[in-house]
Amino acid sequence: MGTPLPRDPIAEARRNWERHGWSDVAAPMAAITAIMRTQQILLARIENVLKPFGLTFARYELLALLSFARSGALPMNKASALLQVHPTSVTNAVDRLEKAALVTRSPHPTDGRTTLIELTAEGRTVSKRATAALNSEVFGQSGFSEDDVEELIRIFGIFRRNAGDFDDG
Amino acid sequence: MGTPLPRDPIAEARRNWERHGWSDVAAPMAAITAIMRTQQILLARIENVLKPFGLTFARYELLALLSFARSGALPMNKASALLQVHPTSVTNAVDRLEKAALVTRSPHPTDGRTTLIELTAEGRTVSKRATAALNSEVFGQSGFSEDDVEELIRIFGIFRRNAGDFDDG
DNA sequence: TATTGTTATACTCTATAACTATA
DNA sequence: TATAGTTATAGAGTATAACAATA
Repeated sequence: MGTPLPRDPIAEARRNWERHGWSDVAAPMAAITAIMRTQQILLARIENVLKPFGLTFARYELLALLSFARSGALPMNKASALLQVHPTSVTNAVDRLEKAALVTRSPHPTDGRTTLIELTAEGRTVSKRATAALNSEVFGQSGFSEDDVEELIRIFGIFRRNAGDFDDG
Repeated sequence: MGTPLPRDPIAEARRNWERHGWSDVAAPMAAITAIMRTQQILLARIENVLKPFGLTFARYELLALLSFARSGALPMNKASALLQVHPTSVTNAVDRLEKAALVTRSPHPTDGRTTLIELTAEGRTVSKRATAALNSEVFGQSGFSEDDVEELIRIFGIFRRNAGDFDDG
């Protein structure tokens, strides 16, 4: 968004916090602000790569999830739980993916309440291509060193478990 | 969003990537996915704390930025640059903050093109209270160890500089 | 009675393009 | 001609509540 700033704005915010009597929380404030900004940068890169495929990140995640299911199909509520998003978000994403003919809805064989989402052939192809693009253009040049990548996985693994995302250790 | 999963879904995604021939980028993929998820959790906590103040995170950030300006006022484009958001996003945020009587717009004394955003007395009060609430309820219990906080600041500092956010080192 | 999913509605933030006014 | 800001418009994700169908 425009030209680089002469100073790191988050480092400055940290100094502001310290200067105003919030020294005890200035560091975590800076860390959390940095997470927000980093996420924004990464999301922009990801969406940029996905745009040619007609996908957003939310829809890509659903597609990728389906592509790893043995049968290529998942119940709506399973997808909602695994992606950790609201059921209405899944409904929304499936609506759009279905319009794009990348997934189809089908009734569950035994439970009449649940709807299965299934990858179409084209959906599987698009998923593979989008994954290849993301891997080479984003994940393959993340800008994090190998050691730092493992640090991030460790730190956020602890955080997410403490936040109640999952149970195992 | 529902009950904890029995397994870490990001660790599982990493294994899926490795199993499908993407071993070389499985780790950064997992790290980036963890960043996305962590940001989501933190943003939800922040918005939850800010809701009683009638603020969103975007509006809070603008308020906090103004509260640290010596004069309590900033040009729109300066705010846009420092917050690293689109000018229309600033217009939008200022519109709402102005309706809430937390900021006012005033003409720049010498440059007729630019608009100054200024904190009202109430805006300053709300900013202080919201900051206190965030500090005690979010930043003060971030769930990251002190060492990990410094690690995050370091890692994301490098990342953001490489991404072109700022110039200094 | 509880669960699954959809619909309607509403509210974010974000971005592009077109436009006005000023430098 | 370039910059600052607004407006209109559009699209995204997310969430709550009400509802239908099924278990």
